[in-house]
Formats: sequence, C-alpha cells, structure tokens
Amino acid sequence: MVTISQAANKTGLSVKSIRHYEEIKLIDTPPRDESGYRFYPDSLLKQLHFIVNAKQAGFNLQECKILLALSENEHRSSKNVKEIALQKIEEIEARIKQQQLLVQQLKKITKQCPGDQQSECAIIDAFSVDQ
Amino acid sequence: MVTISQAANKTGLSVKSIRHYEEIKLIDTPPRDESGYRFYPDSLLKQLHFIVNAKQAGFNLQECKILLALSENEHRSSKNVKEIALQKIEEIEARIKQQQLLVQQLKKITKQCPGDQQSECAIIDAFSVDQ
DNA sequence: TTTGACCTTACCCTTAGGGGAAGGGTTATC
DNA sequence: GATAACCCTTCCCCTAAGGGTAAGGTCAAA
Repeated sequence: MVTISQAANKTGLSVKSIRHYEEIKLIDTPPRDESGYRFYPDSLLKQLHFIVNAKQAGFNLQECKILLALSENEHRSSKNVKEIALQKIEEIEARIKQQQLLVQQLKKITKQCPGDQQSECAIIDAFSVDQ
Repeated sequence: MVTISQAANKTGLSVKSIRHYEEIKLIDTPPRDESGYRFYPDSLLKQLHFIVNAKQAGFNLQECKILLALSENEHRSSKNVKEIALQKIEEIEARIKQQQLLVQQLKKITKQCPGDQQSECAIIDAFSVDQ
C-alpha cells in the first residue's frame, strides 16, 4: 500500500501523470485513506507498469486503455492484440518514411546554401517560392 | 487585395490558420476595410507562402517566425540560415532513429504473438513486466 | 426584401501532462 | 505548543496548431 509519490517512484511516472490517468479513467480509481490521500495496491501498480511499457512502445493513452483492457480480459484472443500492434508498426513506419523524405529534401536545399556571411541563401529562396 | 478566404485558397492554408498566424504575430497585421474585413496585399501573401513552405519542410511556427525574419532581413548571413537548417536535419534524423528503434522492438515482440483465438500473447506479456 | 455566402469575435476542444496557488495533514525538532 | 519541512488535496492556467461552432454583422444577387 504505497502513496502516490511512492507509486511514482516505483513506476518512473510523475505524480501528475498518475492523477491524470485516474482522471481519464485509464486506471482503476485508487482507494483513499481517512484524510483523502490516495494509495496504490499492487493491482494498480501493475496497471501503471503496463501503461509505462505500452507508452514506451509508442502507444498513446487511448491505445494503452484498449491494450490494458485486453490484458485484463481472460477471454481475449491474441489476434486482437496482434492486429493493434501491427497497425501501430505500420503507422510508425509511415511516419518514418515521411520524415526521411523531409530530411532528404531539406538536405538537398541546405547543400546549395553557401553558409557564409553573404545574404544569398538557397534555403530562403526555396521557401520564398509561391506554390 | 484579396479577402481572407481568397488568401486561404491561394496558399492552401485554412482561414483559421491565417487568423492564428496573425494572432501569434507570425505575419504582419493585415489591413481592414471599413466593415472590419481583413485583406491581404502581396507582401502578406508572400509571408503566408513562405510559412507554408517552411512548415512543409518540418519547421514549427516559432521556427518559421525566425526564418521569415531572416528572409526579410537584407543583412542576414546565409550562415545563420544554414545553421538552423542543419539543426533541424539533425533533429529529424534523431527522431527517425528513435522511431526505428521503437518499430524494431515492437516487431520483435509482435512476431512472438501467435495471433490466434487463444488468449496467450507475447505482446501483453511484454507490457506486463515490471520495470 | 430576403437569401446565401462571406466576414467578425469568442468560446470550448484536442494530447499528455507541467507549473503553481491555496489549503490541509503529518512528523520532527526546538 | 509552535514551527519547519514535507507530503497530500483540488483548482486553474499553459503548452501547439489549429478545428468546430455559435452569435452576429456585411454584401451582392434575385
């Protein structure tokens, strides 16, 4: 039975984050003591650890919620979980490709810029083009 | 002398975005007609085009502001511009690397998940680990 | 004159919390 | 007993880049 700051220390989350997860109903409502202080039994610590791991893997909080529900559902099929993961992989790969394109174009423009004390600059020129 | 929606059409921006850029002082304050309608002379359209291009290259609005100021500064040196671009390239490349790592780990975990009707799932297991 | 299309400001919503205020609880020390 | 040093609570505002919508003013054509 740990306090919120102890739960934060154990999970690497901030106190703010833990309260936030409660507010958006990502985790179960923690019990309180007589003076209103939250405390965190193991079951809640497990939920928090799960969220930390899923977040680190690239899932946002809404996705964490779905995954956490699946993790606690005895009758889940791993197919559902795998679909979500594969979708996330595709999503990240798409983002990567887009950023690679971006960086490629930016490099091309940047190479043409002399980078000296003169004002003439291919980067500025490229951004000044209409359309 | 075009209206805001015409400026939006010309630049591919939304009316909301154009008003937003004005609010955060990213562009010059547009003149108004007698009834308070904004209108956009060529100089403002050029600023908007510049922002569109710089944004597309991966710069955020604060960075666009700096670049736009440089573009309008006769006494700039291209060195300053190039430094900003090179920094942005590094930043994007770092993000790409991180996402590649992410996707790699996620793929590794996902491969171990049978993806069938059973509940046993390596993805859930991976996220359930403390620490 | 009325309709439709345009314009204005103002407010709330999004993500994932951070910062800080104002106030209450607990413990150790003086 | 008082006070300091922390812990906890709720509440509100802030971030980036706008989107959505409401309420109301303007303008041109039918």
